[in-house]
Amino acid sequence: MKNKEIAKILFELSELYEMKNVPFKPRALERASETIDSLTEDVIDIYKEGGIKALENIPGVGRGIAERIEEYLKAGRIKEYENMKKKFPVDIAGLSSIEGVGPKLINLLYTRLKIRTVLDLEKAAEAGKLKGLPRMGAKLEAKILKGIEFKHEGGGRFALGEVLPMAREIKTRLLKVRGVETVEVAGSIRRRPETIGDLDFLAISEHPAAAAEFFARMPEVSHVYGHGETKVLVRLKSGIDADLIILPKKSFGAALQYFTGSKDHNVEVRKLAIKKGWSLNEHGLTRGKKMIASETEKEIYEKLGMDFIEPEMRTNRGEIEAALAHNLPKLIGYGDLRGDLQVQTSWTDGKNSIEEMAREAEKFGHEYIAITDHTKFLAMTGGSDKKKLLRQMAEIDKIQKKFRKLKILKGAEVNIMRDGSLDIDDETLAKLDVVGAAVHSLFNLSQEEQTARIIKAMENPNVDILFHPTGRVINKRKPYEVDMEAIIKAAKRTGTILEIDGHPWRLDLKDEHIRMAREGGVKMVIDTDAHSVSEMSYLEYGIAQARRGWCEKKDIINTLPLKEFLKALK
DNA sequence: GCCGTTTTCGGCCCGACTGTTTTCAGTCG
Repeated sequence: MKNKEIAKILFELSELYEMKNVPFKPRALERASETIDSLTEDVIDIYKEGGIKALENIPGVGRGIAERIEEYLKAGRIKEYENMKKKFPVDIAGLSSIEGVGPKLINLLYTRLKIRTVLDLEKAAEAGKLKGLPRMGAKLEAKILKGIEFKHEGGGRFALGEVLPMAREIKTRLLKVRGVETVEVAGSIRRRPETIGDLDFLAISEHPAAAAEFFARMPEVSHVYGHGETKVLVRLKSGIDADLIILPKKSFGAALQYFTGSKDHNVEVRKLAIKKGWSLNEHGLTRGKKMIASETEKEIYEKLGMDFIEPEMRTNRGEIEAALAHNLPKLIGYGDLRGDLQVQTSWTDGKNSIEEMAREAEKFGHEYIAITDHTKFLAMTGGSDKKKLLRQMAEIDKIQKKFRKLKILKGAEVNIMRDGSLDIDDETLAKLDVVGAAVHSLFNLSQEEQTARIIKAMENPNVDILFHPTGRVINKRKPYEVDMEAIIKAAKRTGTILEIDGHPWRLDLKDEHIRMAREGGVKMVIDTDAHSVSEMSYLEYGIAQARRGWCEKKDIINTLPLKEFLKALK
């Protein structure tokens, strides 16, 4: 799949033209880059099937960009890009991923200080060299250092959504190798945390050597650290490390338990074994030389007096006590949702039309989908004003006629202004089925002011849902200062639903806040924040997040049938 | 460079914030 490579080149081209103050062209390139990045179909296949004409059918791709893509697919490079990079050999994508660093600054940094990489930039900032540049002061220098630090804090960790599809793909291929009976992706990924450090594959096989050989020679491997009979350690080209461990069937459960963790959880479980005079390790639960349980995780937990603990709960935050007392919550299931409630379309910054999003929702078996495009404050997305919203409502009525089962709900993602008012009037909001409100500006207000502003919006009788309540973007932007306890109380008092945004870069609310909300008797929804059909699969990450927050089906109102769901809103 | 219910050329990219300045450039959503 070349999509990501092409998207990156188009993005860098866009930045290069931006540096030269070329008008309009950068935005066109950027837009094409985003579209190709989010495409589900492989650009190679599109080109093979329909040639350059088919490429031009991709939204945002016209003659010019289609020709560039063709050149890349045929020759493996784009001349224009190569030439520009020769004159400007800089890691543009890396540098611009730092908050506060854009094309103009990248240009300045290279021309004045020969800075090419994030590392160069870090050194220069630490040495205080940036301050001397035009329009640069101590504060900006500090901001850049903080931006780099925050990027590092991710510490080479990958977002769950980046890694899980790849892990599943490798699993599928491993399962086809001769002798392989079972494969599980263990390690932290099985607990579905927000970010992943590395991957652990466990396999049962009659021919361990064949599986090991296959794993070490996968095309995505960039380096083999170690390659033994039953254990292979590699680094993948994407930068993540991956292990394969091949086991006999009889100890698979014990290994799965051991490698799933978390460490804290396992320490507590092992203590329980020790208390009984037993011992637990990756090979099994034993009393002296006698094996008590090892083939399945369930047996191991049962022998220790516990109910089975779902992987998402294994963090040693009360789940062991609850399992011993047999009162673990019955977690919401991955198939329990009946609708998606935050979806953007081509009416604003989404990539697909209302009808396309609705068709995709149908494929997922949803009963309803809410169209929640941005409103006017977000001018760059083409956010709707009252008139545009009314037009969209009429359009939804028209499109609805094409769907028999799926209900398309009229909604919006309205902006919370500084004073807590909204950027769409109440009379118009009252006409919508679902109103989500969200903060998109003034991220650094004091906690007091930020919280007050949000609560004011929640008090609006038309606001059904508070979208992405903390505003964080994983590895990129910290949450804004907000008193979550106060928000939860306000949600309870005003009947406002809190969102669990399943977008892999947001996952907002966080697990601990979800637990707080649940304990506070506040209802939540899980949705995708999808900006394209391919992103509608993100529901899974939202559900994982809810499960890590101990949610049951009853805590999440979009598990309800349409009528009851609507009743649960304000 | 893209696009078309203002349609094949002429619009598109707005508004707010920050940090630097003394009127504004750069970045972000």
